[in-house]
Amino acid sequence: MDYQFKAIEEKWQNFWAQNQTFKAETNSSRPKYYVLDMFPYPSGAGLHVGHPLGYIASDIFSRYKRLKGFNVLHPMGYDSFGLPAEQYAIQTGQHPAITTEANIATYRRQLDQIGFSFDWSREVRTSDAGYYKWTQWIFMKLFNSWYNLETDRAEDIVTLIEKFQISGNAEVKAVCDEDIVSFLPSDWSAFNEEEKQALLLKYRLTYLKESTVNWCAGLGTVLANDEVKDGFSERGGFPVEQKKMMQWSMRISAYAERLLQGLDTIDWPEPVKEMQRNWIGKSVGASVKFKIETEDIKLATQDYIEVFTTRVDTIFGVSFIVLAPEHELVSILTTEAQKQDIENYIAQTKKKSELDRMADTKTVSGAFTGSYVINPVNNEKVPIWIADYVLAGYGTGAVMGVPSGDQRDWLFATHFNLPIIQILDGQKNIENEADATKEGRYINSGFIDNLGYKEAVSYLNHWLEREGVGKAKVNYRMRDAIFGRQRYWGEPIPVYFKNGLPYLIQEEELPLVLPEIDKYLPTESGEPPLARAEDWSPCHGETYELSTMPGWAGSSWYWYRYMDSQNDEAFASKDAISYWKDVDLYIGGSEHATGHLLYSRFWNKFLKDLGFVNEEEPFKKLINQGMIQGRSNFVYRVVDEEGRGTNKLVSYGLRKDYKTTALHVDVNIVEHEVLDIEKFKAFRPEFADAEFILENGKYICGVEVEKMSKSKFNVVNPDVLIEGYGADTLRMYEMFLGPLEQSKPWNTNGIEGVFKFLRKFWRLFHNEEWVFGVNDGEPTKTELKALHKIIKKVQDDIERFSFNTSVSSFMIAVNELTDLKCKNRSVLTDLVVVLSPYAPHICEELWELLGHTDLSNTPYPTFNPAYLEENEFAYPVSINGKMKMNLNLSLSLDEAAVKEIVLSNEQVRGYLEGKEAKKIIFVKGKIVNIVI
RNA sequence: GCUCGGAUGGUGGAACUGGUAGACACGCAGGACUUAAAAUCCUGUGCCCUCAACAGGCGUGCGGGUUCGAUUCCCGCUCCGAGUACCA
Repeated sequence: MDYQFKAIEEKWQNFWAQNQTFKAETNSSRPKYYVLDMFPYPSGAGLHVGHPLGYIASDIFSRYKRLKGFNVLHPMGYDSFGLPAEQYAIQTGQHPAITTEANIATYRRQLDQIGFSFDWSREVRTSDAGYYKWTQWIFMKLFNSWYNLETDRAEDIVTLIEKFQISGNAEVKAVCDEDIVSFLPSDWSAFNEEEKQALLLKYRLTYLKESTVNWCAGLGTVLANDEVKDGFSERGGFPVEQKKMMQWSMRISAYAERLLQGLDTIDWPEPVKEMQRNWIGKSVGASVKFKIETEDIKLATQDYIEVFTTRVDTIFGVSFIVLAPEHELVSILTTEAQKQDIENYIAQTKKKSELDRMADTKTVSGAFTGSYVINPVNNEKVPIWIADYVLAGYGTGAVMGVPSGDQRDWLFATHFNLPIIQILDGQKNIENEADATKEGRYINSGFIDNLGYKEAVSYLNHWLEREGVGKAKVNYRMRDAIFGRQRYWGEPIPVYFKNGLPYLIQEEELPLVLPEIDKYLPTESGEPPLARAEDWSPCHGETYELSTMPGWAGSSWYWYRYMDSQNDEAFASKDAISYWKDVDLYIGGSEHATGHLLYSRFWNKFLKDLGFVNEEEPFKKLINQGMIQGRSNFVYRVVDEEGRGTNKLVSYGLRKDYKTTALHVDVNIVEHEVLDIEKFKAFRPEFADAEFILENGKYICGVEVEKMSKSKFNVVNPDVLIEGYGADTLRMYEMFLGPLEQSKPWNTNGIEGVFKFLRKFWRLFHNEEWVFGVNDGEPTKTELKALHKIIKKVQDDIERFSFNTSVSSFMIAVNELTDLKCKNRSVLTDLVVVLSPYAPHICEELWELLGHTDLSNTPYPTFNPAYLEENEFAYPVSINGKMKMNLNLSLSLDEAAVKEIVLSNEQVRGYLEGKEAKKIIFVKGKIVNIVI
């Protein structure tokens, strides 16, 4: 029979499902290998052709590893909490669980028909109570933990309480809130329960804090920094503003250094590591306290301004101090005379949106408070200004202005006529711009005069510390992550409030199930949707936390759940965790670089600190598959003088002769840029009797690369391709498109080539009448050579994730064997195994026809280099590096022999034109190059 | 602005450690089969000169360098894409 892909694919998909072929057993004697895909959010649109790209690659890899004798864990699930289902619920009133369930069914159908080797028995869904029970459980562990800087790990909160009881908090080195007041052990025991709880909250790894958040009114919720892009929400594109709110936060900053260091131990793409490094934003410098001059100002909390600087060596060049307009000391520091100025400036800043403030980096602005500080190193009086180029959220919200060494400070000083003090003899041209050099010796710099950069920094750090006015300090840009959303469709936070303080519910009460509500909107009083739930209260009239967890909660640990997804005693058994350990290969999009991948590393490190898991890093190797962009097609509608559309459409090549507007046309009715006019008329009935101006009898469409989306009519659905060509063709074609990690526009042109290849492969096993038949007997040398070439090539390619090149090589192998009229059983049997990770259905069918079973666990053929050995090689002979001719020579010849043969060769002599060869380069098996 | 990618025929791409640039596929052109079309098969296909062949010249974004030899290494630049953005 001809290649009947539809019947074959259905048959083997059913077979795999019934036999649970890909069910992974924990504790096998075979070595483990864990291949993970970033699990999808099941959107209503279903999969388009870009989504499976990474899944296909990981599936090929998994199937290959299985053939290579590994016990492979390759699971799939759904990140099923999320905004779209809830937005849909708001519009239609349909419960998001129902929408989600329906969407998952679509995803599952689409995934199944591509023939993935997922172990579906381990499927997880983050919105299942059986799953989010453990998300909530991890939250409780975080609540009950603090970060001990002495042991450099998270510990149970009881060890902190012990320290408080023994020695108060003076000796405690912890990552905690900044507004900690020190207390003695006696104070601690005197505190009442609520005072104790309020204090502990400042140390917990998840904590409530009044903080400035990204409030998105359009979505009715706060967003994490990584969910905001250029001042707009990543989902939906609504404007985002800064707002103060009481919010749950995760103390990820405690792990900043470990998150940074860990990057050096994992095999990830450099850009992703770089993004994480930037996000963490480590800077090494010093904090310095500048004492405030307190003549006519009453100071409430402190008498100094603390700044952070990475150039403490420039401290003698300070000619002003700048505070962020939001800095808490601004109102106190402002003198009566300057009050109007400062208030105007703050009002003006507030009017500017975050976006304007970021966009406008050229204009210098600021205002003088009227107050001064004393520079600790030289007792100079320095004016205090405010300016919006200083950010409240970074460092201390205050900087020291050194105009000679920092361009922004230079601009500020020039604009406001403040002194510019040279501090290094190496600084040049500081009348015109700042010079940030570290070269040379210090001048005008008191006790560090004549020192070099390194000595100066170390001297100053010691000096500041000794004087009690500063110290060396490392600062991180990364802020703690906001962990609450004022939305319905997420994990309830397992917390209730008593007298305004948060308490955990009992572990036995988990999961805290999402209650039913009547509408998915905030209440009239502006409370989150959960406030609508009736009778939803733990006891005695207390109320549960009403916000839910953010989208990244469920995905920050899901790879552990796959290890033991049915366990209801633990998120995964000790046994399963110590067997599967970590993810060996993780494939997904780079858009998760600073969100999911950072949070996951954070939770993983936390779980390790508490002894629940074993590895410091969860994902050993990461690969980013490139984005598949859409490739839009256009028709060109002729417009009249007034710009109105006419009923004429002109082909791409002729459009210059007319005034036209481009209209998107469904890419599914265009083939090789030629429009199917009949289908077009059905697609756009208003053009049913339009006039088509053709070129060479065809209507040619224009092309542009854009995002793949419904509105651009450029979505290609894998279902359509599977219908026409089958899953094996789709799998191979997606790989054939180009390197996995490269972004590229989808283009269905060319899929025929892969389909033809599979037919040709099928034909190798069949005669002219499509009757299956192979020959027994010894394979020939050339057959073995073709076979072993592909055995080696595919194994090399897969190990370095170069899937596109293997597809070409398969084509070459099949072309060669076809030319050889190879029907040899042993050669073809091995070939089936080698191809099976890429095209599993057709290979299973042929495997069965060859009389075998259990292809998925057959050993990968062993490569034998002996079959590739050549005794002759067609040496390229070049003259001065330019290739002229090939010369067939035995590979056993040594350099001297080859030179002699080459020089005496008639044709070579012709090229030499009688000239003397100055030098002959000979690389065995590679090249002969004659220099004249 | 800074950081990281990338640029090879009409198209997707290959060339893995400096050694025959353009594999493989699409498209296109021509041919076979057919009443015809589809399917299939065969041949050609980087550009220029040439009727064609032979031979030759040019050719991996641009300019230079290292080397017997550079798509590959180094320096400078252009363009495209991604990330980030007053981070003190």
